[in-house]
Amino acid sequence: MTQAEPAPARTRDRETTERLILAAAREVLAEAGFQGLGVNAVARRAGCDKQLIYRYFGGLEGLIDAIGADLGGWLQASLGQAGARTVHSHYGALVEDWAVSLMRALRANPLVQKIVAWEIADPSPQVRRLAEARSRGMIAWVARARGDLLPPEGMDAPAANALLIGAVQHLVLSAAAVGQFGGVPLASEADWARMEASLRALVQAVYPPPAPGSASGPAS
Amino acid sequence: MTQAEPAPARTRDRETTERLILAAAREVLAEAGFQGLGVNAVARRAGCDKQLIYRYFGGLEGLIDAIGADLGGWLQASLGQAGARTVHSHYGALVEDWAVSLMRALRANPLVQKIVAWEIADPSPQVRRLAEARSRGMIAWVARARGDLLPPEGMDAPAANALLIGAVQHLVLSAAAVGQFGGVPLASEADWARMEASLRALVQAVYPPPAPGSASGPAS
DNA sequence: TTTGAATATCACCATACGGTGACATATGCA
DNA sequence: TGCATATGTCACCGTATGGTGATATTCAAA
Repeated sequence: MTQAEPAPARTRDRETTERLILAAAREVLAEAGFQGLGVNAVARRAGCDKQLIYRYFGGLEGLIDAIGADLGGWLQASLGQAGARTVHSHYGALVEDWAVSLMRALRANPLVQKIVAWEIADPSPQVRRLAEARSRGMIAWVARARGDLLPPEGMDAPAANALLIGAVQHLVLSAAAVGQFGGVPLASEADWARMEASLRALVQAVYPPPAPGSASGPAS
Repeated sequence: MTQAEPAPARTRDRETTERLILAAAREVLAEAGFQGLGVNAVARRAGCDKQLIYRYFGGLEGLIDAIGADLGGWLQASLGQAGARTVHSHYGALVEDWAVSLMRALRANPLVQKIVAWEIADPSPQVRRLAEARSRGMIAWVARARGDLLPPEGMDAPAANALLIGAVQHLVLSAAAVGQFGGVPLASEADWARMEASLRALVQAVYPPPAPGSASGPAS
């Protein structure tokens, strides 16, 4: 075995290598969390030299930015099907479907879980950029999905929605970390069904269906 | 200047030194987050040798445990005044005051913010212990503050409360990290007043006051 | 074919970390 | 007073990290 050849001399294709590094970074982030996200770890995982990370991405910062660039796409993809599919009778119904969809999507995506956790745990400048990108994407999606549905009069919908989103995110994050929250188990599918029911009830209580003949319907 | 004296020879008082180290650990955690919480950093801040951390606390693990030991006390102190002070007419009123109190208390305590963030961001065994201690303290407090008030029939109160607590925690954490959440600014006192109002409305919607003559009052 | 740039790898540096053994010094007891 | 022990300090090790300069290899154009 003449494996003493100094190096197999990789694919020699910059684009491919860049994609490899990006994929490795996502994997490291999803598995080891941002604690373990470093130049060395990513390079090890990608099977290439860390020097390439500096050359192609300008170090960790650029790499993180590159990860963030894909995030908007994920939001559109995983939430898009929830809002636009069905027509909702009133604003509350939209929020309800939307909150549940967000919970499911977030639950299914460990990478985004880690990023959301990162945002609130380590407010470094780079993370701030990630957070802003995600926030903008979310707001845009909401505006688009809302269509011509209007929230009930005299109601602070942005604030209420912020509370709802926060609840969903925190529960999913806590579940991923410790498998429960506030004494409520969050592991089995049944546990989550319970939470979904409670979430739906919560949204319905906040945004009660308009009385028949009321003016809260779709704005023509 | 004969500052060549090898060492000022510290106070030579173990108890004091231990308290010094603990205080330093809390400060480091509150300021630098758990990323910067290490033996070296704490020793530097405490102005003593890191060896003492190993001798007196058994390393970082023991130090973290020691920090956690105080947490129960904080919960009692900062939440106790909210529940026991006034008598609530029904379960929802209790939850309402309680949620607002939790929001204020958490907002005023960066250390606990960091710990909560830690719990969901880095599920290491040590952090798990912290989380469990906090969770137990919270549950105990709730049970004690509830007294003889019962949640409405046919309602999954634990799940609903988990959602409410999650919302509060996530909002405060996000505010501390990036000063906003979901496009809603969370910096000025007015911003928080707005969120408190929305939170109160949310709780009231979930736990509506019982109709007069109903059976949901205090259980005699 | 020769030459030059792009690609990939290696070796190395300074730094910081967690951890440990050996040493100095004050305190308190006999 | 003398001595054991608790307390505090220092020096050092192995390892990992972020970061950089120099070197090999491939490819493509001249």
